[in-house]
Amino acid sequence: MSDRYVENARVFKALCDENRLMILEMLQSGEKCACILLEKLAITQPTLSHHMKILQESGIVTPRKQGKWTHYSINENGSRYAVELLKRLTAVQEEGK
Amino acid sequence: MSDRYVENARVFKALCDENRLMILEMLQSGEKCACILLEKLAITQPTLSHHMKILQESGIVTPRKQGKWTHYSINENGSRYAVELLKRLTAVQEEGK
DNA sequence: TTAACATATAGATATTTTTCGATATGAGGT
DNA sequence: ACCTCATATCGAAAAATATCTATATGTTAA
Repeated sequence: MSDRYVENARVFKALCDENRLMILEMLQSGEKCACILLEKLAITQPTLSHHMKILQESGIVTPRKQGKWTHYSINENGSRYAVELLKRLTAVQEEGK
Repeated sequence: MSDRYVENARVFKALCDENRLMILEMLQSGEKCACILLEKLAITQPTLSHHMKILQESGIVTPRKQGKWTHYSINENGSRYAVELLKRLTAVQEEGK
């Protein structure tokens, strides 16, 4: 299995969990502290930490540490990359010339 | 867990497996028979059948039955929907007005 | 330095997903 | 009707992922 497929799948794996979609939705209104996200989700703190790591590794979310807190936000470059990747993967090639 | 998240996750789940990404790539050059896809992947026929079902259920791929064969192609509406969904999920809301 | 708090990591378990072999279904051809 | 071939479904096993509890790490404040 080529690394390229693994790399590309990583982006979509970040998006294929319901809790992570909820997190993304919360971040649409702007940067949020982990503690705020935790309040609104029916998961424990270590589970949130796990999800945030996956979102970061996909490039779609960026953390900002400030003292004890970590604030997360949607990374616009990472998001753009994901959209372009999806467009590219689903683009049907032109016939003929 | 709201159904909306389950529905949205379904689209990305279709894209988060390396074999399915390879299949999608093969379909970019046009409709392909299952038998052709099977030749190029290191999986068995039942496994391919499973992956094709997931791709169909996501709306990204459409089957066309012709006699004994099933030909698969990228569904442009389904793909457009997936791209728009991803854009929407990662869109950061405007501040202020 | 100690206490309190926010987040991360470790290790175990539960759940989901992928995969396979066996078999069913359905479409032609003889 | 029977046989062959392409695909789908079933049921079990393997692999990957999500989740938890317990604990570690790192930060701030007393």
